[in-house]
Amino acid sequence: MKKASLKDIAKKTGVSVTTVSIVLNGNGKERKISDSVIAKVERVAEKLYYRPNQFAKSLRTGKTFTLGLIVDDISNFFFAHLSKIVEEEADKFGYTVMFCSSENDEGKARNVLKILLDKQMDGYLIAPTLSMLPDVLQLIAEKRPLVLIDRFFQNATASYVTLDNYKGAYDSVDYFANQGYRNIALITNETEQIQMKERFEGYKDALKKNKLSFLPALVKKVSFKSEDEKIVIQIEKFLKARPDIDAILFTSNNLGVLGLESLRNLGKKVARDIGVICFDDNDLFRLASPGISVISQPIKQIGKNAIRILIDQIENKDMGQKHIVLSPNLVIRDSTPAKAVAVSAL
Amino acid sequence: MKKASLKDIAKKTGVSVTTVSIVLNGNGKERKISDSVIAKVERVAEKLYYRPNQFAKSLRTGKTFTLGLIVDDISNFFFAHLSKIVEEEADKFGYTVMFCSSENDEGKARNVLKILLDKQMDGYLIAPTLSMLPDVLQLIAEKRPLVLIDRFFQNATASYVTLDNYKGAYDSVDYFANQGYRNIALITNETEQIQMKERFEGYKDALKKNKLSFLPALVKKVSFKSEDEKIVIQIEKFLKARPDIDAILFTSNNLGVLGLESLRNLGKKVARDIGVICFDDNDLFRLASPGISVISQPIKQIGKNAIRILIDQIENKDMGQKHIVLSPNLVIRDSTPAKAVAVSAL
DNA sequence: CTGAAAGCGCTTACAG
DNA sequence: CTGAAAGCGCTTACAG
Repeated sequence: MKKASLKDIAKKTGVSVTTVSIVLNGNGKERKISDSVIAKVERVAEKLYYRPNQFAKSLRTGKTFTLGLIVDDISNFFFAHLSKIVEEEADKFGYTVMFCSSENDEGKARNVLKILLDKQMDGYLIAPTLSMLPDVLQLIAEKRPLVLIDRFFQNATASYVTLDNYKGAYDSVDYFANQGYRNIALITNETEQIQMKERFEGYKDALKKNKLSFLPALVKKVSFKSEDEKIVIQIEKFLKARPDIDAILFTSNNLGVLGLESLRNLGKKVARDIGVICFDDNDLFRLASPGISVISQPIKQIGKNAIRILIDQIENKDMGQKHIVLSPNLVIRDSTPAKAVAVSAL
Repeated sequence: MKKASLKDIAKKTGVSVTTVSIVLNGNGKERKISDSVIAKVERVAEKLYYRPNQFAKSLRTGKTFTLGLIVDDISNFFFAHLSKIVEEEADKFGYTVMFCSSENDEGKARNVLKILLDKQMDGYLIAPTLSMLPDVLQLIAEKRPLVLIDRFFQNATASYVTLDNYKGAYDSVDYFANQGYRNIALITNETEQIQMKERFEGYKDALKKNKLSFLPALVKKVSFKSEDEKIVIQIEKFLKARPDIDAILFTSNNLGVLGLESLRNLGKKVARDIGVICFDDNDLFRLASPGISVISQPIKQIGKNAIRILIDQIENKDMGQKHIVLSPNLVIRDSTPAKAVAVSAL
């Protein structure tokens, strides 16, 4: 039982392929095809389980109704949830989405983009690695529908949807300072990605505002490439070298999870020995005891906005640059208690 | 700058489209095209940034080099990680994969499969919901490459890769019993899915082996459809009704996470007040204190095996049924300490 | 060693 | 109200 084609239906109904095509695309009324023909074509199409061949359709029309999404790692909590929202939102407009992981790896990222390009996505949603700048510029030059998410390039004129990363870090450090913490460390990734730079700036500015001095020795930059076990060890070493650290801001979910492992290995108790705030919420942070305070991202808003802008580009040719910067939400749990004031002279 | 086609290259090089096609598919040598022509065609193709149009190719050949993966929920820890492995493995064979979530919803599941069918995947990897049985039977009838994962249908002759779910549950309950637990509860989903039924059987048989009686009142079945908050409340009610429960086996990751929330709300401390084992590992269980003992699935093995079998079906037409049942791994952490023996008569 | 031609399944301007 | 025909970009049996 081969798949039925327009030709099959045409033969069975005695009308032309043209007419069948018009009817099945719902343009029968408009093109004044007689009701009897419309009815007959529809009946036969149903009986033959007709489903249009998408390749033929795409080859002819150039449209695929498929969006490409490139993230660092689909198994990461933040991106996994974002992907789900994106899928849901895209579906509302009749689009499906292809997910790809760049693994923060130059080769992989460009390869994955090439594949999507070959499959001719109608639009692209990308959390770009730094190495993708040339590709992103090319996409823009070719006027392809594109929205960057989670981060952007300052010298690329693309629409994007991101968190106010500066504010997220600033608020966290400010909160730490108000709670009485004095030696606030930053554990971040060794990357020039814009969102990490902004978090770094927010960290520094909040220190300054609270009259705490910025010490490079309290900042640990971990390489993206390292394996998880190595990162845990790196963080342990860092913390051992500076036992005066009384609070840590982790700039990513993954770093936070590994950092908790380091703290456990060192026998340091969160809250009692050290304050912790982490970027991005997850189950662990929510349910750990003590619960971990986090800067949570409005994942739903990010996904919804990104899809809306992208669809607007695709369907309404609205290529105007849109920059959406969403507010982070500092969720206070148990990992950031007020510090007892040190009473020096009793 | 339009995309270059074979025709463009043919025109520029002065040879026929046929020859260009042969050369660019790497069959030049074999078809004895002269070296000079091969060189010229390749040079021009590169200069024009030639990339073949996949629709035209697929329309002609019927192949897409794309696999469809349908899971419950891509943002779930187990499936997110499985998806990543699947993507990696598929890539080794030159295939990309389209991910879809069924949301354990009848309508969504069938809709998503229809979309994949329309896009003509070369093969299907499915964690099927019960409602998908007819669709799965249809896929089999049409002899489409298909591997079921995580669960299967007893009356569908499909290849599958799953965990030995019976053993996972059996080992857990047996371990509980050996540690001195006596009132072991099962918290599971209200579903007839085979993997849940097997876990239920393993639970019952291990009770019997340890001469503990099976009490329906110690089993809580939660509806798939419930929202997370409602599940938390349901579990709380269940635990309050049976304060004698001293251990719980959760049959899924999600249930376990919500169950921990219920326990926390009730003020029950894991390990001290109640033993806990959960199906599927995740960051929370690994890093919580106390750490949660789990039955971990060999995610890598599942993904690798599934892809291997699927590719074998696609490329070697090996449609023989393969059933791979992988061994679970009981990882003991701190949530299952030995119970002090009650000394009744001192 | 190379090419003309058919055809995959669809859409669409054009004609009547 | 309906249809013949071109064409999207490719592959492939066939011919020479």
